[in-house]
Amino acid sequence: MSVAIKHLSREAPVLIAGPTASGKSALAMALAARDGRVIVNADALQVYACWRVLSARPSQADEAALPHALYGHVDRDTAYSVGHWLRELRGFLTQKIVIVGGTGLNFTALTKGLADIPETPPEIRLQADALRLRDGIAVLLADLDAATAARIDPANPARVQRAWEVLRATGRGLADWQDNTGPALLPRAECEAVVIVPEVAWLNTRIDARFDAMMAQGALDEVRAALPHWRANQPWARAIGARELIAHLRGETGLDAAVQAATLASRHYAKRQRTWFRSQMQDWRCLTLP
RNA sequence: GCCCGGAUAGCUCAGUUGGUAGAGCAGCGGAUUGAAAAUCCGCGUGUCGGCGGUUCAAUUCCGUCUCCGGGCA
Repeated sequence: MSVAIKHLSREAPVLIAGPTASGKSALAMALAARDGRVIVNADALQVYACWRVLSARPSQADEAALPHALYGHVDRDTAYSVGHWLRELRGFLTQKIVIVGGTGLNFTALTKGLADIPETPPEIRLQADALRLRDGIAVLLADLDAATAARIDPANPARVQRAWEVLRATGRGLADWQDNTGPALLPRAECEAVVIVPEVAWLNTRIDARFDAMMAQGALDEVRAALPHWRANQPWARAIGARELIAHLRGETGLDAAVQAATLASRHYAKRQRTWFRSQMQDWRCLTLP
């Protein structure tokens, strides 16, 4: 791993992507220590204050040792998305930074651009939820402009609903917004970008070991603290392991079954990450592990 | 030792009134422009436990052996 950072610029921003449990944070720490960089989070779940253990956020000791940003700074009930992340990130681009995380969408938005769509009001979301639950996504799909309808996956409720919300909130189709996407905040050419590509069996072993470590560090207590606020469809509640451990705390499953379900979900997630990285980050440097 | 039930995909099983088989899960591949740790799409050749018999044809019927359950001794 230390060999890998030798070839990286000491000045330019560095991006580190990799699947869950691949050792991204350690690599970022090494680089930050070498160059005096701020470590900036690019992970969608590590922003939530309620999940330090469960989201594998850097420990308090790590955060004390080196400057970290955009970790654990979002409250459970605060709306947060790629757009918020990009706007927050902008403020750090004048410093020496290493941006690290597993959320492919964040990196793509950063290096390839993101349409400048205004936030959709919560009531539009509620309206869409109600409509979708009552009449199904076909009704939302039927409302869309032709260009957007032709572009999105009609079988994907999340995508259809998003498109519907954008049209409803802005009066413009999602396709139109996307066609007018501005320049990227940090194009690939202006940074060093590394994607960690671990051997699958090796990663699976690490995923299992890491969840055991999380349990030893009090993951169950963290989830227990979230139990009174639990709403399964909230973004913070999608942390892998949360749903599974909640089910155990409610007496619906045994602990072993919950742990197995959580590690399986992590492997599924890692697979999706691999697919994203393969297709969207072809011009990144690959770091093959072990 | 005897009796009964099982043996089919990595796992759990369905099925074939005889014409070489299919679900769920796992796994693999893909999509991805503000919920992304989300959401969605696609992919099933496997000595149908071994060996013999009957048959034009056996994974299916018959015999036998092996293994795994359960029961009786």
